[in-house]
Amino acid sequence: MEFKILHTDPGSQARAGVIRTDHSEIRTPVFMPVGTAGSVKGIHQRDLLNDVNAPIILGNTYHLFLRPGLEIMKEAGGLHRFMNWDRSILTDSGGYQVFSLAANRKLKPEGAWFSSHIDGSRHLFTPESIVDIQRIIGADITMAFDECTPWPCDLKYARESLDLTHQWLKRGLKQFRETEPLYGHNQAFFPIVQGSVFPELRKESAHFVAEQGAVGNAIGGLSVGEPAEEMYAMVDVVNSILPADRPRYLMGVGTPVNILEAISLGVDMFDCVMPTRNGRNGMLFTARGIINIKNRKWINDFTPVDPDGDSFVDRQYSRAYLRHLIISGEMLGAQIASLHNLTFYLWLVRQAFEEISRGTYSTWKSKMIPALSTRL
RNA sequence: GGGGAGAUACCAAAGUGGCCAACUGGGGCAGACUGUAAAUCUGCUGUCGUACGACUUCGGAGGUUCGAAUCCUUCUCUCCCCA
Repeated sequence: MEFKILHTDPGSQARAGVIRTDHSEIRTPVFMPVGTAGSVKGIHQRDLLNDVNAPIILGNTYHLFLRPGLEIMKEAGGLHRFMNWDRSILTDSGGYQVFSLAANRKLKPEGAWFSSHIDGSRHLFTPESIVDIQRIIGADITMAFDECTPWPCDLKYARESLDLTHQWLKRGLKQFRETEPLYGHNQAFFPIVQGSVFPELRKESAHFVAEQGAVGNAIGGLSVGEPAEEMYAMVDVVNSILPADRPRYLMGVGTPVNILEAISLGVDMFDCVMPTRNGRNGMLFTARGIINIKNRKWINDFTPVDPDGDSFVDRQYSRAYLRHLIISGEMLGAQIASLHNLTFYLWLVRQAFEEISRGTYSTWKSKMIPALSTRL
């Protein structure tokens, strides 16, 4: 994996760059659609390629490990071939499941014991096994196994959790260096900064992570319920320490506004379930604001879903029709909303790339933010 | 013509003397959702009021009772079975 910064914004820490993996060229800032179980929910690969035009998507180690399992993944020749996706893939390590499935796991120094949410079976994930699994999945970018701390979280818990995450990082990195890719393309390994909302812990973690010399670095444990201002403050602290010549990935973020703010703070990569999940639940993100398509006021609005949108569904269907589909539980509604939202998110980061390249990012951002948060 | 069952809020459907402004679904209205156990979850849904509460409700009318959606009388309507 290579990363090159092409432009920096004079008014902020924003950068426009390009990541090259063996599968694709990824202009940054980038938004990576989440495809947890080997599928970006509701979006087939052709639309992902054409309308969304995503250069990279996510998969999830925990979910793919449980189903279809490693034997099938190996037999398929890795996730790219399994799902017929020729562009890049990043796999999350399962660190988020340490947080979201907290009731089903037990943390130990050696790793995390999990009860499968599918059949209750017990599994031990270690920093080493998570590397091995991601070798089998074959993602272009693999992630360290961490603990995503909950919020709120007291200092003592955050301190101990951070130490665990750092120990796991060293072990994961060692395993990564001692193993090889299985399918002929290169793989990268990103460490993850933790430290909850404590600036001192975040600084310490950022230094620790920076010392590992990875080709890219991630910031985790944010957007778990804390106020946005605290998240920005943490990102700012961390980015002042993480190497500027490596991509920075803010995990799990976020709203369109969160993304533009974090780009200003020097973040290059994002992922979030919001465009797909909220889309399925009737929320549409547009350049003019947020639409809750389930609201009665759209019942007879026969204008296009999003007249400014890049996706074919934006002009193909009316708001009234989309509302009808979502209200009726028709799966086409979820598909249209997801495709619209993802296309919008990718448009947003591509536009950010253009504005940074032109040196106009900050003015563009201040113009966009009020519009993006408007409730239509 | 004879026999039987039933009428409860937008719909369906509990409730058979006080804990009932009335269970529960659905529908409707609104909200939530941030490295996906989510095509999920939450709230409200007689009227007025922020709320305490007040007022009007369980087919119609009348009655019994301290008290009725619940018991009695009667009327209206619906459904089923036999002719």
